[in-house]
Amino acid sequence: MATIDDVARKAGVSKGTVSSVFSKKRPISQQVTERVLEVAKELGYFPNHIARSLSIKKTMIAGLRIPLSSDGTMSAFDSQMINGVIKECSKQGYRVLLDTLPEQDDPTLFSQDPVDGIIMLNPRKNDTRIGRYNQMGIPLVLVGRPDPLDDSISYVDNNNTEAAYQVGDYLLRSGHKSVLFLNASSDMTVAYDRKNGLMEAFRHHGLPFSEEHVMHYNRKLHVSGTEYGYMSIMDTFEAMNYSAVITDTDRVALGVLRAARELGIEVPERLSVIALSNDATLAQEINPKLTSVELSADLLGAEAAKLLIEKMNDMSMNRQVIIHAKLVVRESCSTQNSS
Amino acid sequence: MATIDDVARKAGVSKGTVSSVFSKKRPISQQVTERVLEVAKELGYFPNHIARSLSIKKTMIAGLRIPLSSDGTMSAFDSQMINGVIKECSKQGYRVLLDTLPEQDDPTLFSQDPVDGIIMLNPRKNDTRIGRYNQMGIPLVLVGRPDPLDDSISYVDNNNTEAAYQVGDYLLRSGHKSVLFLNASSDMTVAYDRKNGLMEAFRHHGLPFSEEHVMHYNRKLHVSGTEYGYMSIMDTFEAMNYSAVITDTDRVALGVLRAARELGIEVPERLSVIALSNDATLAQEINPKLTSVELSADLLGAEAAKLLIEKMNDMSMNRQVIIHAKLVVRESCSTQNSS
DNA sequence: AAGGGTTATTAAACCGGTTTAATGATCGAA
DNA sequence: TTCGATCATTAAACCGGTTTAATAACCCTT
Repeated sequence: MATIDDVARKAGVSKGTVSSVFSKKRPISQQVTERVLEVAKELGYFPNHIARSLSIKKTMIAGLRIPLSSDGTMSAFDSQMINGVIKECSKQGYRVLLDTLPEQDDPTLFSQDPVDGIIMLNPRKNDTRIGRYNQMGIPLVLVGRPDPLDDSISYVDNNNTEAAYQVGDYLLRSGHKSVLFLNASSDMTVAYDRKNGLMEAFRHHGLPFSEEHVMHYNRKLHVSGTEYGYMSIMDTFEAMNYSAVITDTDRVALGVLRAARELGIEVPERLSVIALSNDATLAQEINPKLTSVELSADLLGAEAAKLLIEKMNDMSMNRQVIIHAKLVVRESCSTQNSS
Repeated sequence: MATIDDVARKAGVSKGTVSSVFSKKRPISQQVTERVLEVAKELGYFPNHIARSLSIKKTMIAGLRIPLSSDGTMSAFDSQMINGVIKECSKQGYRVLLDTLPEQDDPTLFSQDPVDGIIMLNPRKNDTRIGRYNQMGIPLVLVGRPDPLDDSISYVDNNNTEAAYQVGDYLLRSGHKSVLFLNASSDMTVAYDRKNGLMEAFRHHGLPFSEEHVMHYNRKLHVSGTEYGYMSIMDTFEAMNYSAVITDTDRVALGVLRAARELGIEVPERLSVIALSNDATLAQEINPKLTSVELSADLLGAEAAKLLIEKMNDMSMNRQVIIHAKLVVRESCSTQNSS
């Protein structure tokens, strides 16, 4: 590859001049510009992004840290989130660096990434990385609230507690007395928040809430979301007494529907299904159309990107954005059940 | 941020020594190593990835160029492909830079990316970028074959022609005489290859092939894949005479199924559906379970990553990988139709 | 005690850009 | 004609690492 020096030499000008021709930060006369561009073309010269980044201390790259499950696949939620991030970043001229490498805890090996800021998914409890990024002066935005809550950190999240309350309220109002909740993995804050919301709804309606009716997704037990839904119904429908199921994702709901078909349970007549949806288009295409809560993962991603870019421009800025998840009633819930 | 100089000064050693402590490329005595690490910790020093990249001329980043549709969303195929790329890259210590920015054709603005190599999706006909990357000496791997074919380029692709032939053969054997093909966008090589495969099957069975029965996805007409499927059936079922539909993706099949439900057409009794699937788990979860061709986008991605890493280590290396797409019979096709 | 062979460390050059401060050229006004 | 102002260009320093060639320190042998 030709360098800026090669161009400068051949065009008979200085490095600085060539630099200015390309960056346009300083006006260069018509003639000189033309000669430089011509030589550059001749030599096949393109500015080196890394050298430039080193100099201006900016890479125009946003880092996106996603913890992948052990089998290396990402969920529909992840995928839509990424989509949102990319969309917003592209719009503002940023590229996105995906990082799924397990974090090295050996600081000797820990090397700063070539990014101007970082969006981090599913922060852990008391996540030490948050402090580390702060110390390094790298702008950070979380997707999913920090635990414990901390409003000196920028983050975006759904109104999980409220959404779960809403779902519970809707089901109980419709006459359901007992509900199976196929919740997310128990180590996630969303799982905790949602359970609280649902409990609150039961309390509000003066009905007893059974912890046993809350399942948690478990990597070791379930090979996939659909399998989680399928197995949970197969295992519990006989033994437990419920007339409605709330599922963690649309995929889980697909598994529930398959189990219902095999057991000859009519949906929604004998079993109502509500999905906490991460795939807006899927819910309306399956039969029966799924009543669901739209989480808008893409919006979460886009907002996270906006927040990050804001923060890159002003480190002192931090903000929290709550994406309103709301119930969309379709066909998978009965409204006059009272089993 | 503290720099290597700060550490060197405070530890009373030279830059080079500090560098060696972190990179471990040269042995440094026990005592010196300890003092340097201690000072580094004290100062909160982490090696600067960009400076390091500039010096060693390697970033350990693979670029992934995906053309996003105008609404900025990616398809399930894209998403799975990315998944595969990430999985393989992570395994080998590479990170992935997603680039969806439209390519600047103004060479003044065109800046080399901070990547060691590039995986490019859906190359265009006579894609000028291929030559450009070659000229810049950047390792390149395509996902989707180059057009025209060129075996001096590394790429991965499905055996599209063959797969389409297989599908056609299966349907014609089953007694179908007329098939609607909801093909991909007409500017894609896959669309071309698949059509050829299908035509070949008709020829082989001595049946007439009607160009009118091949539709192409069109961004301007269809808001989504499902809508494409839905509308195509609604518009043509009465007028055209077909007993089977081949769809570009599972989502398109979902639209077809919805249209069938609304028109009271039984699947598979009166209409058979086969999806060229990009979402393995979805096909088996919907009702009826979709007979489909598994494209294994994740495998394509993983293979592309492998090829790229190979090529980064040896520029002269180039290889082509064909991922075998094969028909999986489930429930959505009748086998004794002859309408 | 001097010479030869290791080994550990350093100073300086280098990677390929940007930017600052200084220089040179050009022009209009006094 | 000369001075000052404006503008284009340049030389050199800088960004934060790696690496090479030279030096210094050490150990062992004769």
